[in-house]
Parts: sequence; structure tokens; C-alpha cells
Amino acid sequence: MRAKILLVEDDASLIELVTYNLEKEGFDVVRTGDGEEALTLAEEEKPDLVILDWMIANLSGIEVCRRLRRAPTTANLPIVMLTARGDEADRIRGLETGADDYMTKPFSPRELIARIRAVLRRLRPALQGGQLEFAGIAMDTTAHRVTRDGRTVQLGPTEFRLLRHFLEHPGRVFSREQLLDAVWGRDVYVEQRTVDVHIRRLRKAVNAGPSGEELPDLIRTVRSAGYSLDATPEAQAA
Amino acid sequence: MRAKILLVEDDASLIELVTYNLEKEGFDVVRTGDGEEALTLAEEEKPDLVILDWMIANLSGIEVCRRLRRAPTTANLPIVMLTARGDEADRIRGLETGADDYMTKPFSPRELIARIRAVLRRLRPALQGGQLEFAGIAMDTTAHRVTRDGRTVQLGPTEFRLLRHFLEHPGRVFSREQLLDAVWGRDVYVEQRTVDVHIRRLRKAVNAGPSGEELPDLIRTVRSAGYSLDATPEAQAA
DNA sequence: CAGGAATGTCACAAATCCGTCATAAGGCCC
DNA sequence: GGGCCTTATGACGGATTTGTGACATTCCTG
Repeated sequence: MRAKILLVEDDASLIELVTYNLEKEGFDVVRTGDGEEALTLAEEEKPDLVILDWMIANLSGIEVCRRLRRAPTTANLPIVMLTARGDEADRIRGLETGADDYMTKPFSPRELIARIRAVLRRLRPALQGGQLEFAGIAMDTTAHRVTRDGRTVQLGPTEFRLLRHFLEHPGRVFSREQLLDAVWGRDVYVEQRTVDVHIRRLRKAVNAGPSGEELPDLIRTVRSAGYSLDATPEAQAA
Repeated sequence: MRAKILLVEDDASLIELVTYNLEKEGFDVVRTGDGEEALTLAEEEKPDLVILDWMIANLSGIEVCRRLRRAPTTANLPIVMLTARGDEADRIRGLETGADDYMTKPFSPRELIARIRAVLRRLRPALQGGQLEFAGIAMDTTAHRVTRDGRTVQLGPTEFRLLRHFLEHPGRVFSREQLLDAVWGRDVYVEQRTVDVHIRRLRKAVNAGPSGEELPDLIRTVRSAGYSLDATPEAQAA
């Protein structure tokens, strides 16, 4: 799952630099340069982490941090603060106030990414693991386990990733190309027909009933478009 | 019951920051910046945990740690050490010397609190029994003893730590990389396949039955993902 | 310093998985 | 119904991943 990051910063060039690098690394970025607005966005956008510059307009970074910690919905939101080099007082007050890590300006994008990853790993392990569920199919990404109606389903690595992708976007139709991008990786070259084969293997595994019988197929083939995970098989039109 | 923490640190601003946060979280704090004094206080104050900076006056942190481990009354005292970022040699020697966890400076108080809670959770109950248990496997972390269905299992140090890690996170799949991080230490360079070998040794020891027979394997291999401790072998029929 | 335990690495065997193809089957349009 | 295009399916050889035993080295212990 992509993590969403709220960037609270008012220096235009920094915004650009950081945003570019975060997005390149696969994060979604929401931005604001205003303290009040930051609080609103933190509530509404439900980011997974906040990067907070200590020197921003309208409300100091420290105050934003304090308020975020006070509000129940954002009390545990990871916060990385940005301070000017050597600003010891701010840094200590920042950590006291509840920031989880800090970076002193100037910093390298690589370090920023590394810190963010570290903080997320530490505080949001749930981002890399958790429960996905749809129409009787349950996937525990942490335990790497899949069940259909309670029965364990055995999947190979690729089928696991494929199913995960469907579970993360239930109902949506993906072309073979999109699936190759999302599941195999952007720069892997394989035949598009390969997708068909894995769809087949996934269906076989997921639709196998207790006693060799077939359960309803939850993967819908959309002719000349692709596939989707779908609860309404076909029987709806009739 | 409030837990008492002995903070061995000589940087004034760090003392203040850490003390403030610990007390805010409900810990009692005893402080010293001197190595010799730390040993005395560890005896007299009977703290529940020691936070030990590696760079302190009068006696190096590593020496304090070693002596604490040697004295009977403090041999099992949880120790969290503080090292400068990237000081890998110290860190590794620290863990070898018997520290239970470490933090690299700079760190956030929230992380410190979290680590302390984790260490206390892990080691403190050890004082009342120290039991980890899962699916017939019982581990006494204090006595360094492991049993399967009542029978003692003989493990080497590495296999012991490996099993402990699994017992602390039952069901969860860990990649070889994660296991190297958690069990071998964050910056130890060894081949990933080394994990396989130790998994093998652990399996061999844990799955050995009374009369040379094999018990069900509780360590699940998740192809191209890693390993997990798992009660459900594979086939869970309805 | 010898003896032994513990560890990390290798090399080879075994188990799985993958991608592609050929062919069958299914839909759609005229 | 007859083409024509798209998808389903089973098989197969190669590629990857994991299991396992052996071995050299290191580190203690005595």
C-alpha cells in the first residue's frame, strides 16, 4: 500500500525538491505551507506521516505538533520535523513535544527517504501488513496466508501478489498490461498472455472447494479489457 | 507498579530530555554520569532497567555492562544502550556483552519509551517466570531453556535467539533480511543463505521427537518471502 | 595449546515456480 | 452458421528458490 505523506513547508524550492523525491519513491504527497491548514489536512487526508517544518506561517511548527498530538485521531501520527542546522533549542523542544525524528537543513533526499522509511517501519508496521478481505476471501499479508470461507488456500508467490492487487482494488478492471506493471513490476518483459496463465492458476486455487468441487468464480473476465475481482459473477443480468 | 529506571548518561541536555519524558510516562528515574557510581546505584536502587550511554566518564559503558552482567544481583537487569549513530563496532560489542536493546543517537523520546516498554515487557516478566510459549514450545528467557511438549530442547545461542524472535512474533513471516536484522544485528554482514542453515538447525532440534522421530514442523517456509512460526501446518480442512 | 562447540559459506540435490506454446473453447458480428 | 478474435487450459523445459550435509574458521574453555 502506498503511504501518504503530509508535507508542511513554506519554502517553495524545498517543497519541490522533497515532493519530487517522495513521489519518485512511491509516496503520495499532500502539501501545505500553512499551520492551520496542516491541522485540517491531517484530519481529512489521513496521512501516514507528517513532515513538518519548524518555521512556517500562521502557526509555529511546534504548535502544530502539539495540537496534532492532542487530537485523538492524530495523536499517534508519525511526525518528522525539519529544523535549521544547530537549532538545538527547537530540536529538543520538538522532540519533547512529540516529534518522532528530525532532520536538520540542509539534508540529502536520500537521507530523508531513509528516515521516513525507518519511522514508518518503526511506528506503522501495519502499513506493510494487515488484513485484506473481500467476498469470503481473506488475506493476512503479514502472515502471508490466504483463506476462502475459512479454508486455507495455497498460492505461489506470483498468485499471491496478484490476488493481493485485486484485493486492494476490488471490483476494478485491470488490463493485462496494468497487471504486469503492478504485479510483475514496471520493467519486466513478459508476454501479456502470461497473465492469463496466472489468472488461471489463481482461479484454480481460490475456487477449489472442500471436496474437489468448484466454488463460484470471483475473478471476472472482461472481454478485450482484462480481469477484475468481483462479487457479482454474471448472474445479475439474468 | 511504577518501574524504576537508572539513567547512566553524562550529557546534560540529554539527561534532561530523557528524564523529562520518562517521568512524564510514569517512570521513576535515578541518574548518574559516572560509571563506578552506576554500578553502586544498580545494586542499591534496584532499578528495573538501565539506560546506559556508551560514552561516559570513569568507566566505559561496555565495562559497566560487563560488570553488571557478572554481578549476580544485576545479571538479569535489562540494559538499553545508547550509541552514536553509525558506531557499529560499539553496538555489536554492546549486544555481545549483554545489552538487550540499543538506540542510536539522536533518537526520539517516543521511540525510547517504546523500546523501554518493549524490553520491560520482554524481560521483566522473566523475573516472574520469563515464559514465552507457542504451540507446545516453551521458552524461559531467563534460564535460557526451551522445551517442546515438556521435553528439553538443546539449542545453540543463535538458534535460541532465532526461536525467541519467532516466539515474540508468532505467525508473522520474516524475510531473511529481517531475520538478519533482528537476530544477528542490524549491521552484520553475512550471507542471507546463512539464515537457511540456522533455520535448518533450529528445525532439527525443535522437531526431534522422543525416539528419534519427527514432530510436526512449526516453522513454515514461505517461498520467496521468508519463514514464520506457525501452528497451522498447511492443510486446514474444514 | 589442545579440544570442542558454534558459525558462516559452499556445493549439490530437491522442490517449486515461471513463462511460453499449442490447441481447445467461447464469443461476437455479419 | 461461418469466420475471426479473444480467452482457457494442459503440458513442458528452464530458471529460481530452498534443503542439506560437509568443511574451514573462529572463539572459548580448560
